[in-house]
Amino acid sequence: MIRTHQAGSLRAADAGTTVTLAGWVARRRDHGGVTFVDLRDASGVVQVVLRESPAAHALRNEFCLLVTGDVRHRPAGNENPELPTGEVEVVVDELVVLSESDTLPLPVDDEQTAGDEVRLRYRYLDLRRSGPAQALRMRSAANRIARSVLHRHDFVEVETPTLTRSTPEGARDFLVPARLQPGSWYALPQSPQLFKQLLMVAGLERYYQLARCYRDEDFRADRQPEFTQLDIELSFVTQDDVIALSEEIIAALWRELAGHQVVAPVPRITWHDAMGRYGSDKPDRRFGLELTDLTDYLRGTEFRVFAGAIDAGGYVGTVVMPGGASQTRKELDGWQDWAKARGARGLAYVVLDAETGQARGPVAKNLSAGQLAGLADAVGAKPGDAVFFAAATDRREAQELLGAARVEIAGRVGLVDESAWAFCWVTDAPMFEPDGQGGWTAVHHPFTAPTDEWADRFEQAPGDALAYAYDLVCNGHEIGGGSVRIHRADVQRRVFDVLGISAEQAADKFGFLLEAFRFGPPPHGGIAFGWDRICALLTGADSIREVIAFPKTRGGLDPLTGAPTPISPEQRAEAGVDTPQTG
RNA sequence: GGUCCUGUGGAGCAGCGUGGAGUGCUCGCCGCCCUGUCAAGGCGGAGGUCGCGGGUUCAAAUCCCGUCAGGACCGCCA
Repeated sequence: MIRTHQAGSLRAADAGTTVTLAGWVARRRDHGGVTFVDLRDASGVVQVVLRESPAAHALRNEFCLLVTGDVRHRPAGNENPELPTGEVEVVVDELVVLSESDTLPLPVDDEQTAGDEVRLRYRYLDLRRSGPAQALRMRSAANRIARSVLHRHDFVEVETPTLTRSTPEGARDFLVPARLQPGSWYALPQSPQLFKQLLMVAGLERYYQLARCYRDEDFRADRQPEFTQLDIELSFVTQDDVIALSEEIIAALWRELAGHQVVAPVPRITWHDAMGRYGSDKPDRRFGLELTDLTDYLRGTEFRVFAGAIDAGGYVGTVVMPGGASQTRKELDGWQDWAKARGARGLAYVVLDAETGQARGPVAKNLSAGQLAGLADAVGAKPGDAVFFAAATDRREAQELLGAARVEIAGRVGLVDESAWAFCWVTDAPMFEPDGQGGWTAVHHPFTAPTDEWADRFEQAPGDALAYAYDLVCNGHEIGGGSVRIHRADVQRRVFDVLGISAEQAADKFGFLLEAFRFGPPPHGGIAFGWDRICALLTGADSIREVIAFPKTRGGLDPLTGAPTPISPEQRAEAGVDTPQTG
């Protein structure tokens, strides 16, 4: 090393020693005869003092320096309690400018921040700031903690291919042309799902991987085209074994990185309860505000919007907005626009007068006196509250609208405790959901095992059948999901039948997995954690971009490298992109 | 694919509603001064295709249309 110490490590006890430091000019304060430079390296910042030094005046922000000098106590009264190194300073004897810096395109400054595009374009400068740098270090620590838990349990870390064939996740694949097989293409894996199941057949028993996954879909704040899962699979286990291991990992992460004790066991709620109480399969349980099912209460109503839904076997429910009666007409109308932006027809409401508790609003006059009289008690509302209604033939559609309203209300009313960590498992998810064309599609993936109660009869009522599938939810974010897998050929065959997948199609798409399952496959199950989101939660970041070293923009571009780029005609020909499909 | 927000010297913003000279703020940059600062300070200075294209108008950063880029949400994504 060309230095002897780390800048941020110097303390009063180091006074009197001669040190050599290397780092960047974070800030300079030039007083003419004396110049102070805050020298920053990865460990932090220390003040260095240059006296009567012509070279000092030429220093600029982010010059890279090598300095040698004596550590000494700062003069009495000049200590800086804001800095860990604030008791000392380094009086420079020798200054070497290792490299200079152009005028910076963005401020390398913890106090100021730039726009996303500039930050990503110059990500290497953005990462010199303590916040972004800290996020990457936190992620590294998270990786280490998870690995240490898993290795304690004898897990084997295995790398699986990234050039592979399409996996059954259902998203669009990223494709890579195969030069040696013109006209054929690799797919980048959407997850290592099939490989980890093959590793169970291989007898590894306990596998994990911090796996890069690729899905060619539109972005969100919590979505990137390439993202990372902590992928885990175990043989000879039940759902409870996977959950217990997961809780051990999560508890270790939150204990070490957030100073938070995750109370085990983490509460479990069934998928149907989650939908009924929270209108979401990833409920934010930092606040209450549960939904009320009013389908039976309102049965026989004359109000056609509700009666239509109820008579068709649908659902009418409510969510209460505490204090919502004080909203202006404009604000209440705003909820209609909010609902319409979500694809709903609207969001009916009743406000309860703050003084009298009397129900008012457009819907109120459509309900009977008796229904209005008991409404507040039925939904748990008080005078001064607003009650929002959603009605639909499709129960889930109405529940999801109310669930979204619930989250929106909590935000507006200030019910969310930002310092809370509310974990829960959502279990017993449905195996299938309608595919919109009269058939069924797998809610999880087609290898998810039915629960014991449904194992013999899931095809009799596919819409009601439940699976050994479980999602781990934290503060309304799904941070992990997994399932027990099917290991019996006959069960797998019956699932494919429900999904309308013929033997030929199955053989074509994942025949290699089915073939493997002919050779004594062990019962197995696993889970995959959304590693980017978990790291974002642990660092308090709003977007997973903050915990990815070189993220892409919403348009899938990397402003730093300029990727993706056009290819030359030569590359095009060589890659065989235009070779027609043969065979 | 849809809805919405944003785009103004190197960075972050204001200006736009109600059109009237590229107007303003903070930081940075350049020069000079300055020996105890720590977001140092003082004086002076440079730096602009108001994202791009078109339209309306005597006149457009400002109004209209289109387009590009960034972001949030819906669809989509197990």
